Amino acid sequence: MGPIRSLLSGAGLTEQQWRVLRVVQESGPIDPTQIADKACLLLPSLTRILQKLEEKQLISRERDKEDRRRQVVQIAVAGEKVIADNLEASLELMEQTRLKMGAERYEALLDLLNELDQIEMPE
Amino acid sequence: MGPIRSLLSGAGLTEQQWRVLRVVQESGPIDPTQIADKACLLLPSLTRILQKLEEKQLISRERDKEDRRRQVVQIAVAGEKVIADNLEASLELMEQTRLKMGAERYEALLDLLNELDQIEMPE
DNA sequence: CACAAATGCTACACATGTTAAGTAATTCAG
DNA sequence: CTGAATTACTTAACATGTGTAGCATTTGTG
Repeated sequence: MGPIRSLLSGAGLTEQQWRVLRVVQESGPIDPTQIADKACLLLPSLTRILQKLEEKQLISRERDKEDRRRQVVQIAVAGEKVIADNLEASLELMEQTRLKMGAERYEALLDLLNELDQIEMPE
Repeated sequence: MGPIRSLLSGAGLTEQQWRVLRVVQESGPIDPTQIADKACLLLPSLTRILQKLEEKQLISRERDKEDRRRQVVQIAVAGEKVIADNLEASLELMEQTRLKMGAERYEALLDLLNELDQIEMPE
């Protein structure tokens, strides 16, 4: 992730802010609990990240009208722009890593990491 | 590392404090720069960790007499005891993970992670 | 020897993981 | 319907990673 962090720091974003922003953009209106699940974050961390993203006006939040404990998070115009400006370069960096390692070994690494994750956390 | 964190939290230590303590114990008198290298930590992080370990009296520090910019870090008696009390259980947990994954896949994972590390950081 | 550059650490600021509490809103049992 | 769980988040506290500065000590060079 090092190179990607460098890329994003130019946009004033951190790695996790970027991940959350992408999740929100890809999924459309979504609540924090689901974001945390998709981005593999705990709610306390997500709370702070959403606050930062809202300050930067990259996302908008409002209460759910059906269940006022919930929020609905949406990407804002500025957020769409940030993604448009960085997504391509970000994917390119990942692809480069994949090629440098060799596609097969890259996939094997991902598989083994998933397996490790399963083992450590049976539930 | 989850299970190991649980084990160590019982001893009032964090994962990195434990790693640093083990490096100091294994290497004998050593300076912070070498510790950071062996434990894969940056010096600012290590500075704080050494401060905590010194507060807990698990290590001792003194200036190097030849080069007063340097320090010499040594494990203290209480530190030896902490290691004696936890090393076996810690190694056991790692071995269990290795067996659960299968020794071959476990080694393969370590190899691939090293390879990834080499690629991302040519220097 | 004097001074600039390098070295070894430390101090700070900011972001996050993690655990434990706390709050508001909803659900459910009696 | 009312009080006890539960749910969805937020806050707080502590430890660490990371980048940037700063300080003291050494080294290298003229």
